[in-house]
Amino acid sequence: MLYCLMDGRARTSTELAVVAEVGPSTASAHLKRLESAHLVKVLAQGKHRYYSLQGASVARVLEDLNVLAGQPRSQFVPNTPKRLCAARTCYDHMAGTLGVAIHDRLRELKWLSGYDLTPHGAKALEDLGIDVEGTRALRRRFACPCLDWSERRPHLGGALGASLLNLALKRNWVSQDLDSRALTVTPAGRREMLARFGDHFQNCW
Amino acid sequence: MLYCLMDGRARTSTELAVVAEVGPSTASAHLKRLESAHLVKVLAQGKHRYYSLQGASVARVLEDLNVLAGQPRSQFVPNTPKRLCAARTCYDHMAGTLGVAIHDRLRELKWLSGYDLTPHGAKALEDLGIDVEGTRALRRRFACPCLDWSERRPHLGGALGASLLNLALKRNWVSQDLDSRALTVTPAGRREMLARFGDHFQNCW
DNA sequence: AGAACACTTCGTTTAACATCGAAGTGTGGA
DNA sequence: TCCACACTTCGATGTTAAACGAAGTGTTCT
Repeated sequence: MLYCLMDGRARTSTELAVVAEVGPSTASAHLKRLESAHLVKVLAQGKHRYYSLQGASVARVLEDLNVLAGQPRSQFVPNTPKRLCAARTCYDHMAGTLGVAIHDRLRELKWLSGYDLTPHGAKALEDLGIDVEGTRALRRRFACPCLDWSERRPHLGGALGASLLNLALKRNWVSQDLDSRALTVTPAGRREMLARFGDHFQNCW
Repeated sequence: MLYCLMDGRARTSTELAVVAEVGPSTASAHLKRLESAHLVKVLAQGKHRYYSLQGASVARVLEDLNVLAGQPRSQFVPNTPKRLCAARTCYDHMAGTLGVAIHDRLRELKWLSGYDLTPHGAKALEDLGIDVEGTRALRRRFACPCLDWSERRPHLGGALGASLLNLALKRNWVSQDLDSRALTVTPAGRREMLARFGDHFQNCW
């Protein structure tokens, strides 16, 4: 489990159970122990609990132990984190640098105030092709902050967040990876989002 | 056991059993495992087997683990090794830098050839106050090389080595520690040995 | 040759631990 | 309001491993 987390990505206990080839309850008990030993930290996020390594000192010990064991397969840290930190799905909406940037930009543009759309924002999103009234009619929270485990800041969740992801997928701004929660921003998506949301997005791809 | 060995000193399995508060057989089994995992190395020396850490990488992992455990009690390495490496007893004779220096100097002075005294050497030692004939009469090996675990080179063992230690103690050239095998070279010992054996001994105190 | 010593190996017991399934908690979505 | 889901806690079970004592090996001193 610990070596799996060496790539910097946070994982749920269920994912780590699969990795370790044990039952969910066994993984839970083990992770609890790792947490009390300050080897991992946990971030509660809705019904998911994301586990990640507790600091660089843990990673260094793991590296050193690996060397000691005669397994010089280093290059752990620079594994997959970059793509996942840049853009990924969180349930049914966008997270990562991209998700946080959208969240912040919507507020800067005064499209979003608190966690509801302004009349101006509603109009703008309708123009983009989002069925705002239909989204509002869904029996789920319309919009809410969702804490991002890589950015440590909120991105946009709820029904509106889901609609935005659907839009981005429909317009081919982003494409979903088959093997992970990573999102790839397409060239068209780069162009469109830069034009519509400004240059805050340079760091997202 | 491993943290005990962090001071750089080699220890026997019996000593490590006391440290770990387990029986000799338990310690032996454990050390065998540590050895097969390349965490410790062993140096057979007569009926003693000296265990020590296998290289600096092991020490580094132990240091890091210690930090991780929230025990910032570092300063392991610079604990006692200097005094013990300089001069100590090995069974009943002198070892360490001092022991090796004496061994080498006796050969340079042609007092010792192979592992027997030359007529010249026998006379010189008699003049120093050693009963060479009496030593030779003891039912034990007269002189032999004894591998030094800190110097990795032989020092002088056997009955002659024991007689030399007795002489050094009687003349108050060295004094024995009560709590370890360390030997302290006295000011008088420094003066006498420099005068008699030359300046090869500068590093011994 | 024999005794003392350091250490290891073997075989047995006992305690600990990992693991699992079932039940419980809390959150989100229909 | 109910269900689905992710996850945790609890209790029972089976396997593992640590520890010891007794016996064996090899070395040193008498």
